[in-house]
Amino acid sequence: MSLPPRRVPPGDWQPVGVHSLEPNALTVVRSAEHRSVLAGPGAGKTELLAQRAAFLLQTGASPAPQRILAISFKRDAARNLARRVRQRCHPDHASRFDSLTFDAFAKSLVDRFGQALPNRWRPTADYGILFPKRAHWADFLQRASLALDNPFGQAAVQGLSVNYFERRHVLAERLPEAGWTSGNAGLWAGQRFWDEQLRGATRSHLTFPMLSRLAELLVRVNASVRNALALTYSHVFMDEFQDTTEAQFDLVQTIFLGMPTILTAVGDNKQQIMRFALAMDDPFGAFEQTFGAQRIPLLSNYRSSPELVRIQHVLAQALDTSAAHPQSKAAASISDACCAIWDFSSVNTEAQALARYVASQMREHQLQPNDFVLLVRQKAEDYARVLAPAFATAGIPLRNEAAYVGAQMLQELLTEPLSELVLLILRLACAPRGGLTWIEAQHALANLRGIAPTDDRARRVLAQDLDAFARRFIQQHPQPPETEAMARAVIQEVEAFLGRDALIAAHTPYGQGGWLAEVENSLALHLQSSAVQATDWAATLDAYEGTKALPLMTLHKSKGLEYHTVIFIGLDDSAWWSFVQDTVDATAGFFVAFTRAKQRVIFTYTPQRGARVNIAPLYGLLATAGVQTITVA
DNA sequence: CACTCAGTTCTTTTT
DNA sequence: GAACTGAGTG
Repeated sequence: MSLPPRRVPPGDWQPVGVHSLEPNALTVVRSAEHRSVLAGPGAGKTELLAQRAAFLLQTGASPAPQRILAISFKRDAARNLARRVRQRCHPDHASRFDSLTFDAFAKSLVDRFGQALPNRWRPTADYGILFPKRAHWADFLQRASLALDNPFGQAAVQGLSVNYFERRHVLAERLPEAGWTSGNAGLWAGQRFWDEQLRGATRSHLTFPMLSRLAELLVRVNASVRNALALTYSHVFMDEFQDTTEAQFDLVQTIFLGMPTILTAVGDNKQQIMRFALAMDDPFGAFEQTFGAQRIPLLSNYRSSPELVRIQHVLAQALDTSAAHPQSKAAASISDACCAIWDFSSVNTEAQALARYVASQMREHQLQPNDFVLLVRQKAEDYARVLAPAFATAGIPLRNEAAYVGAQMLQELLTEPLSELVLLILRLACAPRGGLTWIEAQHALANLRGIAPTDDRARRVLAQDLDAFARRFIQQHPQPPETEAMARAVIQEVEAFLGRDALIAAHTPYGQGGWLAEVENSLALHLQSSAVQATDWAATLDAYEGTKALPLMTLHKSKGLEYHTVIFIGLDDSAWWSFVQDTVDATAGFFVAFTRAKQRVIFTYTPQRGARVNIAPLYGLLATAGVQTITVA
């Protein structure tokens, strides 16, 4: 395999490792201006960003030692993008691509420069991360209202809304360098909260949104930090931009507004389902206005069949009347209706009929269980209890991605760095060398050991190490672990090889509290329970990853994923209780669920779970699109 | 102890 | 809309 090129003239540059890009995507890839990219479902926005990185690095538009900063919301999105750039670019280029989550970026600024903050805002160097629950806010407001130095009286502070205190009084605006002057109870309580979190204990305790605010203040008052960042990063990508919060956008503005750095924001306003997590109302509009960015829509859908795209557009228009009609670039592979509503008389007949249906579709179209997904809006466990036995009878293992293993949710455990590393090494132990596993394992280990991509000698030694360990491991453990103790021993052994210190150094949260132990515990539990259903290592690892099981998850967890067939269970008022309160958010959720499908979407309904009066508008949209309701006996 | 009632949670990311 | 919690009451 030859390495990707080091230098290409802009005119000769071609997309890497992909057949073609639509004209608008190519415009964005080559753009030298701020761009706001509206990319609907299946438009290939991760691929667009990976191609743009390749273009900028390979043509010298981002020349060494300048770098590209890619900011995502979720860890796995950040990792996926980094992986794609690694696959498409020379190692020298890929190493100048920083793919981080927003929170990691803000935290890195506070960690590096936080001690340069003004006194009243400076956290202790050993600050901890706070994940507040509702009770934390209620408790604080109660205490603050009773404080002797409360100048506004108990009633005024108690009158502040527990639900809105954080967004209105803690994070609402940029931090004033000299602190807030207590003009009213809200300002006073907000400042008091900050003071308590910064100085109320021997070390500070801060939330991630607070870190965003602190990072913004610190670049605002330190021109040298700001200049260093703006000079380091020639280009910045912002992924899933529809979920951006005010605090995050302010940070981006303070660093990059008026600087030569070129920004690219990519996302889909119709998929904004995180408003309750403080996302901005119209982040694209704000970005276009403040940065003078030009909006450009992507017009292709590489995921869904033409008929599904047609229905999607009906839903899209309900969310954004100006939404462009995307063109499907995926062929239909089924001949019957691609969308239907199935009415059942009870949850049991529903479960049995769906299990039989999935089994027959798997045979008819040569599909795997994980080509299907069962989506629910909430409380996945309640649905799993009824559905799992019926699917088991049909020979299809069901897997609730939101179920807990130990203290962790299954879906989260699988994206934990430790889980990924252990799995990679175990896969390597029972697979031939070469291939993607081998490349990824080498990369991960090189990262852990701090070996530069250019250090060929160290890389050869590492490859030999890895190979030797894998061979020895499979000799000593020809069978997967039967007991939890054995699973623990296996994990300890892999961890010893990786190097516990290196692991903690590369993933700092593992050094704090008992988190590493918690992850190890969940890992052991899940590895052991995966081994129970399997006869050999390969099957154990498949069970661990769930590659042979039918996933069941909430629609929120399905964001960014795709399946041949989506089965949405329970299109009724009780699951969609929030529809009346926030119709836009709920409709966006409905859109997200629908657009996960490549070929088919089935909605199910049973009066057992609730009426369908409040969500009649959703049924109305489907009816407008010509979707039929079928009563299943 | 059993009851009522009011309030809350449902959906979630992040080192 | 349903299921739960916690405070207060008989």
